[in-house]
Amino acid sequence: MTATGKPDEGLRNHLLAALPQGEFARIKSDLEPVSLILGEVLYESGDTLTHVYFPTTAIISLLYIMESGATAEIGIAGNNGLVGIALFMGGETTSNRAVVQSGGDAVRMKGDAVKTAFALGGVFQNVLLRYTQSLMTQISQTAVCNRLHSVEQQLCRWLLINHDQMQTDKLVMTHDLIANMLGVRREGVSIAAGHLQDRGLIKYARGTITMLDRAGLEAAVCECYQVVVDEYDRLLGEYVPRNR
Amino acid sequence: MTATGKPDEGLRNHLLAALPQGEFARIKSDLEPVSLILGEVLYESGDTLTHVYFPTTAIISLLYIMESGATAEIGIAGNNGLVGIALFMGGETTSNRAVVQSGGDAVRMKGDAVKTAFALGGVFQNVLLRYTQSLMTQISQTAVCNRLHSVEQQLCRWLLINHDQMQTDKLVMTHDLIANMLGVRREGVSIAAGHLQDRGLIKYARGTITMLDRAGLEAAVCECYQVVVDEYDRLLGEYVPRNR
DNA sequence: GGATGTATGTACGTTTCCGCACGTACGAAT
DNA sequence: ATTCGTACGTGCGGAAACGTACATACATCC
Repeated sequence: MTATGKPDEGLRNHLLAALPQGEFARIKSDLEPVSLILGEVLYESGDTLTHVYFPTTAIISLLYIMESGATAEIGIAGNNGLVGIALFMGGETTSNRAVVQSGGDAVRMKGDAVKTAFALGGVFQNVLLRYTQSLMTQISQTAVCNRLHSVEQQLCRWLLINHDQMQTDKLVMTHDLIANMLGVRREGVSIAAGHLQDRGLIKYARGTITMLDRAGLEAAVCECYQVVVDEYDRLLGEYVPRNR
Repeated sequence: MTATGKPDEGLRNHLLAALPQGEFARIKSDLEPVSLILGEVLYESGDTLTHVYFPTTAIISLLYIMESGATAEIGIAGNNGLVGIALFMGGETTSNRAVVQSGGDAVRMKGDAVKTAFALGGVFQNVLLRYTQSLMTQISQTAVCNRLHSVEQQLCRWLLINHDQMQTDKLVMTHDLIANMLGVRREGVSIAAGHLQDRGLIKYARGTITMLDRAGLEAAVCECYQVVVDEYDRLLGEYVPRNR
């Protein structure tokens, strides 16, 4: 992670952009722009958190790691989210690993500053809590989707959720990594991705996946995707631009 | 639901009991004891919440309902929890169904009163937020467990989590209802329960399940159970009595 | 240009769970 | 006592995904 100098970089994060001028001005000096590189671990399960991260172009994945070493993604945060909920929820530490899934920029804010600003109430507190609730929906939906839907449907959901955070249609990601996120075998991802490619929805080659037909993906996905998007819009739509 | 007259009934809920005297005195008049009967729906997905419920002897299940009608439990709240997080998180409505899984008592608190007390900060806000975080762990673990573990392990987990909220070893619950909670077939539950019975861990007959060997169940369960218990204790252990 | 590492394709047997169907057995009500 | 509803047992075929193993193909580095 390296510091970047851009001022107001934070405004590219939808949650920060939602703050009234006065509130943003109050915390502005606490925001530190950083660049995050692919694969970087922001914090490990059990770590005491030092910062809350507001991604701007980066995408962060929240992974759960089993004792066996198996992993499963429970949530994802891009420019419409944040990472480090435990800081203002009171737990200080987390039981997840936060890993950079797509390199890019973010701004971060020291834990003490977050707690101070949170305690003032206002829109800042409101937005953080609403985002937390939307994350709970995302996690719940992951639980349900894991139980009831096929790998192919889940792959669609995962691709769409990621695409929503991306500025491009090209995703740098191997089948193996996706398998770790979804908690399935690499082969299962390859087969499912092959089907989607046969149908012309995506195209992929050696570590990059290109979205070709977003509408087609939306038609192939299970209900879980839309539920999460709608709930985010319901909770935060008055503050942030709606998802595509 | 019927009103019950007991004063201080609320103190039998661990979260309320955690409040300092002053804070409890402030909200005491807002607490309304109620009796909840098995199967009662406290709120449906999409409903605007009117109250937060603090169970004392009742157990509430948070169910997710798919478009297909399939259900899956994402969380459970007994005397160490509460139901109605969306009220203080800002969402007002929820995407779950809250249904009474084990009849008993609770106290409830009007939404406005909850919001007022929450806005004051203090231990009340802290406890509610920490509980929310522990619920997120519970939901995450459910997601992971759904993905990676067998029905039998999940049944063990479900039985232990419930047992922790119960005052007795006898659980009134059919295999069919458990199947709805776990999001699996009834037959799958019957077979798994049969195995546990063969091993002398439980005994069941026509709608009641008796825990015979709790230590044995703990030995048979996957890691997911203990993770949830430990995280609850870590987050709230300074406030409430530890789980057994 | 050859070697090496990584990404993806393919295949096979096995396990787990599903959907469906039907049988059995308990318990309460008439 | 019979009936009937509900709870649980069991069996069968099939789908999905798993574990494992190995083949192929691109990409980069000497």
